[in-house]
Amino acid sequence: MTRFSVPALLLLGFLAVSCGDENEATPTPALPEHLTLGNPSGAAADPAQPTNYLLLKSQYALSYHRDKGIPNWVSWHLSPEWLGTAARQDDFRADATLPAGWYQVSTSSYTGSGFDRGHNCPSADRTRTVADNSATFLMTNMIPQAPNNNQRTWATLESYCRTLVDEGNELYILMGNYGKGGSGSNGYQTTIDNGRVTVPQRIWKVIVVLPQGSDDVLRISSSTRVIAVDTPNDNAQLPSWGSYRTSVDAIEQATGYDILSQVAPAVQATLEARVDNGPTQ
DNA sequence: CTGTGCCTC
DNA sequence: GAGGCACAG
Repeated sequence: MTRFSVPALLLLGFLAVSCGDENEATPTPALPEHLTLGNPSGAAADPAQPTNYLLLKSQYALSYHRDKGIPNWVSWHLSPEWLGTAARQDDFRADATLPAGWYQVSTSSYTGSGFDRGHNCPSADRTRTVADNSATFLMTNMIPQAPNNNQRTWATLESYCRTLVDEGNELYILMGNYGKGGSGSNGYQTTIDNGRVTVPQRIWKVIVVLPQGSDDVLRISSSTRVIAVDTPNDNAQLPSWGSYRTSVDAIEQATGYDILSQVAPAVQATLEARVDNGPTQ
């Protein structure tokens, strides 16, 4: 499975803006906060890897696919510290931090397409400061998402995540997509913006639920709740998110990624084979 | 940037 | 009704 080198890890550690300082004596370099579970595709901040380009922001981390115009996956930590009172900024805009010469998807790239500018890291997960909320509106955090999938199925799952935080948990969340072609409000399309933005076929999420304060990934055990969901990018009236639960193994098989790679192998095997059957609200 | 609409809870 | 997701002009 994909792994990244120790020098790369060190580099990532130094680049991480919001990464809390650990003990300097820690033998293994700490991953950035939002990559605590690992780097599923071995993304690197190297313009020579345009289809798996690592973008580290203080609010979230992602692997960007230049030729699809969307992220492969986005990863972030959701804890009470990230939740505050900042208003939704709604300032959708191009991400100017992409390497020079790359096409920058803009808010108008989606206009009239029949697909929502669907957040990966949700606006409502980043309300600590105005800057944090605004960062979620960068177009590198968006995928063309069928409105009913985004505003119903997905919104409900996102809301449930924040409920889990309100109940005393903190979460590590990974959201991604695969395949090509979905049905928005204008019907089936494989791309929008003159082919510069790919419409994904499936949208998935993996959520690791930990009691607050146990943010050491080593404390993930075989009894840790892991919620894995895989939904079609379809505008039909979908059932609630609970009926789309699947295993991490199934998502790995569909994507080729190595998810939860920072978790101890034996624990990883147990957690990844399980399908969550816990509460859904 | 403002106004509007739909959905879930 | 409040909060969350958007859209159009």
